[in-house]
Amino acid sequence: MIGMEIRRADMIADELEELVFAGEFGDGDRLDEVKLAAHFGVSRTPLREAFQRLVASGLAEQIPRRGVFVRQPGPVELMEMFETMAEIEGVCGRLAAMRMSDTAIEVLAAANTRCQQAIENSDIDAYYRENEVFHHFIYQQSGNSFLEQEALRLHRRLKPFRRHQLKFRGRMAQSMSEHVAIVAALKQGDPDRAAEALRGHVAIQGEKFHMLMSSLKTAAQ
Amino acid sequence: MIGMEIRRADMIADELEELVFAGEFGDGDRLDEVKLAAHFGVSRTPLREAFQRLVASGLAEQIPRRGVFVRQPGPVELMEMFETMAEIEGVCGRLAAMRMSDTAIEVLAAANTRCQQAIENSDIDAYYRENEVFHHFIYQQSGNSFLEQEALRLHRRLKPFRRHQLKFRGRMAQSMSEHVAIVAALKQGDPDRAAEALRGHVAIQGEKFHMLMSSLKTAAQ
DNA sequence: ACGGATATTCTTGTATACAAGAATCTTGAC
DNA sequence: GTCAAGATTCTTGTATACAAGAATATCCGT
Repeated sequence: MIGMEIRRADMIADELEELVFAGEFGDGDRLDEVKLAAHFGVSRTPLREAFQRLVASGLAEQIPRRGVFVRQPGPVELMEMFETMAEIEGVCGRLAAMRMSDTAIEVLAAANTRCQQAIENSDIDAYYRENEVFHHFIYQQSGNSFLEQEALRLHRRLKPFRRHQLKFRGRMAQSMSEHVAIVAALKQGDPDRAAEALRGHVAIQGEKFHMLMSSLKTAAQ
Repeated sequence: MIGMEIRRADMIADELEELVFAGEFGDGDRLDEVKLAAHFGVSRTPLREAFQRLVASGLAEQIPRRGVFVRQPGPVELMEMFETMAEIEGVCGRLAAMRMSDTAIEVLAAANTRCQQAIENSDIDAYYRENEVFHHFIYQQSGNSFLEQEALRLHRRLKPFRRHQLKFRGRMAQSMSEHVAIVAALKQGDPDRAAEALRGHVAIQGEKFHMLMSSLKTAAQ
């Protein structure tokens, strides 16, 4: 690797992203340049460069001459993001079904087995880790690294919420059976079934909740 | 609208984006801070903030202590982007098929008619304009504004290449018949057919070329 | 003349200084 | 006591100054 991130601006951007993800800032909170500069022990300059990164990735909004304000997704946007993630995973699955090699399928099955073992050991952290490996591997096997990057970006963005949500419902077992169906569809090279399985796996609550929200939103306009 | 973009950094970022899109910079070209500062008549500070935006949107790459270098997509990445666009449009179509109202279908059909008229008048610019309206409207009718934004982002990114490519092949007529099929599928509320039609419409060359490239790439590793 | 160590210059990254718009506070009229 | 106009303070946006790593040129030994 070249130039291993000596820039303080980048480190600060990473840290700010983490803080926003972790919910340390509420929606609409202003990111105070001087306070944060003091907090990080730097001048305003690198902070302002870091802000641009947050703004560009949609984590904050910049209003000229006013400042930058964090933007936490509300329930509607969150659901839209989950639906988009589900659709993108479905796409990855569709493409992967057409492109995965037999050995790649083996690798995926192995990741799934480790996932299963984590559940049997009640090792939640391991489950999350292996589940992530499973999904990232499917993105990669779409054979489209641009799509892969987009999927990773959204996956990362949703990470905090996914964790929160899965913990609530004890649906790890169901999740595993869905994984099995996904692997089977990929093994058979059935694009539509793989897409459907992945979409359903990620969508979770699915259409009803969305349509409810969506109708509320349009009614409110 | 609030604070109508007084920031020079933002104007510069926009202008730099345009320049990169227009191909004024080649792949790997370094964005010289002092030269560009002189060119825009500002100091390095706003330029550096603008750079962050380019880097965040993937138009440039920053190497610490070296500078920022523009990244033009090569043929492989370009094809990956087109494939991703095709898949995302397919997703938009799938969702729109389930969610569009009858009046929305009318609006879409009207846009399509204007598209057709533009062709009959051999008005290329009007065709591009109306074609864009047509596609943007489908994104919107996905009922998922997060997805809509993502689609718009990618559509915008591909704009220069699409224009270039469509001009070459005189396939406007074929494109129109595809539009008709898309509208028909949406009218019938058939998600799979709508998705398929849109995917095919955008994909253009499709799988063979991709697989060729993809195999070349993996072989080269 | 060639190669490598050193010196010089150039460029980036950060800090500070300054300008101007926004927000807040003060004051005065009613 | 309330409201508005003006004054004051605060914050952002930009310019400049300075520090340090990278690139380039110079010089020396062989």
